[in-house]
Amino acid sequence: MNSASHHDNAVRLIRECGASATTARVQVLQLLLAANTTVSHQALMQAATDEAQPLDKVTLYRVLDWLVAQGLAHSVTGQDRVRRFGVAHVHHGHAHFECDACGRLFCLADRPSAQPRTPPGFEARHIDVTVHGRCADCVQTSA
Amino acid sequence: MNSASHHDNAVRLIRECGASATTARVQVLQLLLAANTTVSHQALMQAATDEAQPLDKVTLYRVLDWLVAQGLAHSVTGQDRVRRFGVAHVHHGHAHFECDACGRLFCLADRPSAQPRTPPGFEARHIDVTVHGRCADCVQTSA
DNA sequence: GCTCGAATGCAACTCGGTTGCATTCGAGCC
DNA sequence: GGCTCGAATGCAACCGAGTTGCATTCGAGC
Repeated sequence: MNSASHHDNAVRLIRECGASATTARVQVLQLLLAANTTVSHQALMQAATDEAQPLDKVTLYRVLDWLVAQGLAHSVTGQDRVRRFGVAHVHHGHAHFECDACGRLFCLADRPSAQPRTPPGFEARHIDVTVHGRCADCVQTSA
Repeated sequence: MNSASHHDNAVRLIRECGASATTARVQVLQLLLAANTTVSHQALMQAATDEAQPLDKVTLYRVLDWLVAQGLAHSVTGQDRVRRFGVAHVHHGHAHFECDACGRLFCLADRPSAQPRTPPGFEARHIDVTVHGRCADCVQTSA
């Protein structure tokens, strides 16, 4: 998918929420759509700057929060205490892979199996499966 | 188990690592042994202050890092970006329960089932299963 | 009791993230 | 096309978790 159709897609998705498609929202969602892994706040700032459309960090945080609230994006907090964001279209009930070397998060196709038993009185909402290890890039660079 | 035996236990565990059982290390490990869930850095500081043995926050961080390095403790980063610590004796390969309301982390007895497939080139080290929801305390207070 | 390396305490700092507030934008209206 | 008003944005100052550097203190072996 090319950049132009990411743009159109982004505008459409935002419009479908009944909100105005501001430049910042479109830009951020476009970047998320173009990424195939989850992206950190910092990386998004850098990407926006590289495109000669720098974003204020506060605006970025607010846009991301808004996207998450609309269900268009999801956020995951890695072991490095950094939140990473991705598009949400396939986010329900699948597993993640977190690279311990670079911190990136990938989505795995497999659905987790039955959830473990919880103690009495506990209310389970959803289950989160994360495989830790090293991603292909980091395995290769260290070899 | 009472407080005195937690103390002896802590001293013994530290000695077994071939390190000197300093007051700070014993105190922190004792607090971890006494806790039945994972404990945040802040909570440990508070607990130390309550015992009239206040700890410097840097010392606490260093002791915790040391305990983790020795394999006596483990740390988990919650969605609130706060690391929580617990004793490590039963930490291998089991699932966790994270309360979305109070942020506390509990250990579940069940072992996770088979791990999902990883993409080619990826190197899986271990799998981390976390059930999200609300703990018994939070379910009760909201009811 | 003495010595020396390890542990501790303090201060200053980094970094991800948030809050308050003034300014700008954009969509609906005339 | 211009006008209005609430929502979105940008800036600055702030917060809290965690880290670093360095001087001081502790504690275990002698």
